[in-house]
Amino acid sequence: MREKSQAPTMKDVAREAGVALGTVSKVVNGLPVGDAYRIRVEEAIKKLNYHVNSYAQGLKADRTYTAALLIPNTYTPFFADLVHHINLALLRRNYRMLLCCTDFDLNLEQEYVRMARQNKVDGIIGLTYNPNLSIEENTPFVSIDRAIGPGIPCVASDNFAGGQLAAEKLFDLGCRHVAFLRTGSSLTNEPNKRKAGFENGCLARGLSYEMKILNDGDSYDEFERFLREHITDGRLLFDGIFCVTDTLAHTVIRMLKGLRFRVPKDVQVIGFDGVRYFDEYVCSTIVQPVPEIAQMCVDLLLQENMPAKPPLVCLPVSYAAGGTTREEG
Amino acid sequence: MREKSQAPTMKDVAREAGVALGTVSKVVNGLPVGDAYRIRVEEAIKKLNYHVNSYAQGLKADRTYTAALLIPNTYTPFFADLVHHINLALLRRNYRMLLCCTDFDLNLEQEYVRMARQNKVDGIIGLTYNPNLSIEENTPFVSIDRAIGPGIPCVASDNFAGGQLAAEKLFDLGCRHVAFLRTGSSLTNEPNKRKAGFENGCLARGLSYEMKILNDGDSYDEFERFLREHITDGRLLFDGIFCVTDTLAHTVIRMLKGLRFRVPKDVQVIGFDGVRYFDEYVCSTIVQPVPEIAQMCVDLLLQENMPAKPPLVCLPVSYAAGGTTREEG
DNA sequence: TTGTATGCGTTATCAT
DNA sequence: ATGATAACGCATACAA
Repeated sequence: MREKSQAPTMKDVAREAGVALGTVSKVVNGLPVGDAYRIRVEEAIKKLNYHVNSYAQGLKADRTYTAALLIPNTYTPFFADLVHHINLALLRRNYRMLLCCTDFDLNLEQEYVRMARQNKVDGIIGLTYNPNLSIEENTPFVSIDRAIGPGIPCVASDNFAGGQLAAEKLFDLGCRHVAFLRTGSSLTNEPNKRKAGFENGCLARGLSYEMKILNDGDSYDEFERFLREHITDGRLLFDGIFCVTDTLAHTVIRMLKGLRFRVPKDVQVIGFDGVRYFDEYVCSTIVQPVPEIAQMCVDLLLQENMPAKPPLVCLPVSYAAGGTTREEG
Repeated sequence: MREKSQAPTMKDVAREAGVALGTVSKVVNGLPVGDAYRIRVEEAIKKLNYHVNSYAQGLKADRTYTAALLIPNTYTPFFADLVHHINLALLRRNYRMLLCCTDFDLNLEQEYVRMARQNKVDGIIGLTYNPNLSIEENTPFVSIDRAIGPGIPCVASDNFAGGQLAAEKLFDLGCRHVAFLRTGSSLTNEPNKRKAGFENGCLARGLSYEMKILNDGDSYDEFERFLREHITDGRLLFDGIFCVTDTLAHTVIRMLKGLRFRVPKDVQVIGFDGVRYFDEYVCSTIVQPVPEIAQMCVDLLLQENMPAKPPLVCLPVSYAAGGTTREEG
């Protein structure tokens, strides 16, 4: 591979089998060929250990059977799950995956879009944060969690319903005064709807709530201050807390324990994402349907003649108890 | 990209700029060209939004600037870290990464090797389990954690030294009778040296130890039985346990708590890998140098004229306290 | 049914 | 320094 191409080509196979080039091509592509010829060709292929050069194929067909996945990293559990399931979904369609970790670098995101196009991938699936990401016409693109522009479908969990579900669960579990804590990108994206859904769910049940929303630069200490401000006579005013992500929930639970409150006895906590460590949920949580998101992204990307791609697809979330709420039994 | 190639080619650029094809190629590749021409070509490229077709490039150069990574999955933390750092290391050399998740499927591993070769990647980095994995000549391959064969370098942590380090730490932390617990592939691979290193470290210090090694099919319950067998008068005979991975350590710690032993007060536990959740180590552990492993794999893979590739490279591990040992202070 | 010839987009070797 | 042309490996329209 490194040196002057010593890999056998169709020409070599043809010579070995004593047939014409086109015949070999047909055998390789499963087109009808006389049995006698076919066998000789197949033997020659085995003997020479021939493999088609998919770059020549791609050059010819203008199709590469490769898709690029743009994602911040692979070690955040939610991202890792996405990578895995998108990889599997692509594999089911006989597609290969070019992985592009962006590390939340906006320029790198753009650079990868350029690279991906230059590398002639058949399409791109991206979970990106660059508000000005420029995607050229006729580059099939499916976005995760963020509406990017007209003609580019966005796939996400039903974040609004997830927020509602969190409110419903906390209410049903007996909470009467709850809090919503949020941090993360202030960019307009789907996960932001968790807040709206939660408010909606609280209002529908007459469940009183307060919110603490951090801005981009703020320290997590702000949350601890917020909690301290809501302690009266050693008691926390909240009996339930909904955190915008499991990661935040994890941090908040530590804070609560540091303040000598017991979870879930004194205060119940629900997170969002469905992060699992060692096969267990790290907290009670709203679970994102990652396998379904992955499958939907791939289907939308590779859909051949879909006249009108849906601009936004929201997939149903579910609730999972994870030890930070007081379920029966 | 889907339809009859409407992307501009060098020919289009040449026509637009009123120069010859070869001149455009030179501009694109940074070869010397008269300034007047260069500017006209650059403007034409901008205007047409031209991108080189790297498949045509690959066809010509027999080089694709793409490497394949074979790994069981992306959600196991150690693998996720590897994927991320290998991706970054490849990027630094301007290489793209084709990710291939094998799910521990031996046939799939072999299939991916074939696909990778067919896809004309410049090389493969693989963490594989197929003992008979067949890698064709002149396919650059670097293996992680397992010696595959002559001419194929293997990169791993210094697992032996890691085992020694675990013994040393337990001893220094006051342990006087310890246990080693192991499960996982019975395949000959580098991580198996953890056991030998640990024994060596214990013997060197006169630290008495016992071992419990599970076979491939055995249930984790065997470990619990082993622990129960070593309880006398309600006291555990071990004051230190070294687990072959952090995942196993996590399970064992749960067992110990279930048996009403306190970690680290009654018994200290050290794992292996350096798995972090929410930025914290899940237990005291021997940390694998993942960024260095990643960099080494890439360096070895892309090393141009390395006459003798080293058969085995072991990189230094380190110890990190993670709350399951009794450090000072 | 099988063989031949052309072109995909690029690079490199030539003349000019 | 620049322009024409062949070749990379494959698929396919067309001729045999």
